[in-house]
Amino acid sequence: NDSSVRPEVRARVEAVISQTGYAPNAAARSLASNRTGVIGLVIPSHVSNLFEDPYFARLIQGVTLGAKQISSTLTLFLFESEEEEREVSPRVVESGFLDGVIVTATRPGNSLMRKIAATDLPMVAIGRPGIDGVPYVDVDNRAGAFQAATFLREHGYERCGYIGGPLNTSTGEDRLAGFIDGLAEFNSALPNDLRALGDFSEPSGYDAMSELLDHSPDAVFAASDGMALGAIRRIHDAGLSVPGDIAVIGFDGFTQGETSEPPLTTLEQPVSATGSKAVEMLHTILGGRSTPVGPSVLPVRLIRRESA
Amino acid sequence: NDSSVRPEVRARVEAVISQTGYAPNAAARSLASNRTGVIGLVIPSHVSNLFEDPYFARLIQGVTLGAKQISSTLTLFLFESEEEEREVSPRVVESGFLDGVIVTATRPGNSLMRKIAATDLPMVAIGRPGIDGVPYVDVDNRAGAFQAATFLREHGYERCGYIGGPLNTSTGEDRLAGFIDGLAEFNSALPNDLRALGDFSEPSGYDAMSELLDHSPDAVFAASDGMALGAIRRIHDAGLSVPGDIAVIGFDGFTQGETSEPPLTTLEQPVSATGSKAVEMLHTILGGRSTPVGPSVLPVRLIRRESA
DNA sequence: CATCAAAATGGGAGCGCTCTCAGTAACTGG
DNA sequence: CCAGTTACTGAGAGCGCTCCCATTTTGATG
Repeated sequence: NDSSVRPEVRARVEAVISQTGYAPNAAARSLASNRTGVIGLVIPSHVSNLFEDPYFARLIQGVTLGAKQISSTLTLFLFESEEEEREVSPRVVESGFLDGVIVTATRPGNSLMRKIAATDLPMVAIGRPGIDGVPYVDVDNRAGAFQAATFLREHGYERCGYIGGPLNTSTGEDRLAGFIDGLAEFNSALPNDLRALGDFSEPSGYDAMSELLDHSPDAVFAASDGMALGAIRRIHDAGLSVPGDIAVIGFDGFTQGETSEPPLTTLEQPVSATGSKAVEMLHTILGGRSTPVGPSVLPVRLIRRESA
Repeated sequence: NDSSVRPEVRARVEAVISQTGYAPNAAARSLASNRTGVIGLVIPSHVSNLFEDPYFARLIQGVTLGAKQISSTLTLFLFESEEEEREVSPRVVESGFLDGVIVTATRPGNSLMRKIAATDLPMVAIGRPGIDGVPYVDVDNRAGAFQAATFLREHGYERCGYIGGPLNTSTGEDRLAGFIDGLAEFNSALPNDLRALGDFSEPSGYDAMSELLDHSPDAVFAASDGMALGAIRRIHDAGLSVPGDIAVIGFDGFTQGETSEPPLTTLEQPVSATGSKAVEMLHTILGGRSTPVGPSVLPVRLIRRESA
């Protein structure tokens, strides 16, 4: 260990280490030090069907990066059902196997998160947790959606539709709120019939667009790139063009949008940075220098391509 | 622990457990039992840029599923560079932190894998490892590619091109070999100018298709759905139609291919099952019932849609 | 009821570290 | 050259389990 020893002693020790291939035993070390160097990333069941979304890949990359910087390892908890959540969580949470945990993509007030928050396992949420005292990282969904609305109105689109995510997610809530606020700046509202909900996936965007199509929007803001792409497909299937007949803006900034037809105008969110930031916050908490850790909100950026 | 105790004693113990909320300490348990209940999933650096590919999401889901069944937890090692591989691996491998490890997407003979194989950490590879004695799970890339060739030839395509993955991957090798074999059945060969390489990603498929276009193929088999989609985009950009002018077959069976324009004919591989199977094999090895674990090759299925 | 085998139970001895503490060596200034 | 510091060093007590073994209890049998 890094206690103070004379250089020559240190050299001798290190020589033996490399000769014998000694590596400290992780279990013994944790037992004695009460630290495991392991952080958990929890992905709750209600999004497991969306796990193929590039969002999670990027998030994992970000978390991995962050974990590496604090020389921790990452363990993944991917739940397929609420039952699994109930089963696994106590076993893991109480076992002292984790130094801390990052919970993502939660519905505000989610029961799993609430349960973890009730223990003394350090936790950071990704997205507004809707529970007091739980530190979190989020992207500025509201400002992004606001920007989308502003962009559309400034470019003369009059009938702006909205394809949102589930309203019991903070992302769904905030993007809707921001979009409504943005329209309000231009003294316009979001009529109910220009508003449809999906689950962030491509097919759900396609379906949502079908609903909107009956009410002839001239622009649509989708709360995810996937849904935006689905909407575009639906618009094309209706024999209309993008952006000629209907403009489309997405939200995410994923690479698919670069090569789609037409390339997607979208709000780029720093997903990987979100993950790293969450680890960083967790690390601060673990450090325990009693500085209360507040929420951290990362900015979002409009990328203008051709779909709007 | 599950030693034999009288039912009444067990009941009394369990009552105390639930009253006090006792949960065994993972570190102490591992220290004493020499088992951690943790398995690692290693994703080497040379594919980290492809991590957004749905392949990895599905693989992780499969591994998670398998891990759950043997009540283990999954830790993820996602390397961004070979340097990281060198740095992290000894620390983790030797520390006894893992019961075993699954290494994926390897180049045959990959140094990281070779290093792990040299230790006594139980390991299972995903994809042919090219190292003797390392058990592995793979999908039948060869048979799949063979099928693609057969399908194309049987439907009258004469000039079949190939867009492959990197040749230093087992997947790249096997799909090429299978395709050549398939063509050979029809007494035709794969000319060099109808053969281009990508890295499995969409843009690389686009670029590869640019090369092939000069040599007027009437069909193309791409070794991934991503590259197939890229190829289709390139073909469209050239003002040609799919499958009218050029037929395209992919390999993967991902959902993007269902909603692409045109829907993609492809070879579906059981990715999630591959992951579960790998865990299962690892479990058998850990069980130590000296039954040598051989490789396991999972079947692939042609899904006929409209692109060919 | 005595005898024996089988089932149930309790009591340590580690597992391989970290952390504290006492003790010793080295260094400083007067 | 000596006291007063400060830097090093070694020893030992846990951390909270599992696993083995000795002992006690129970049940079956003659």
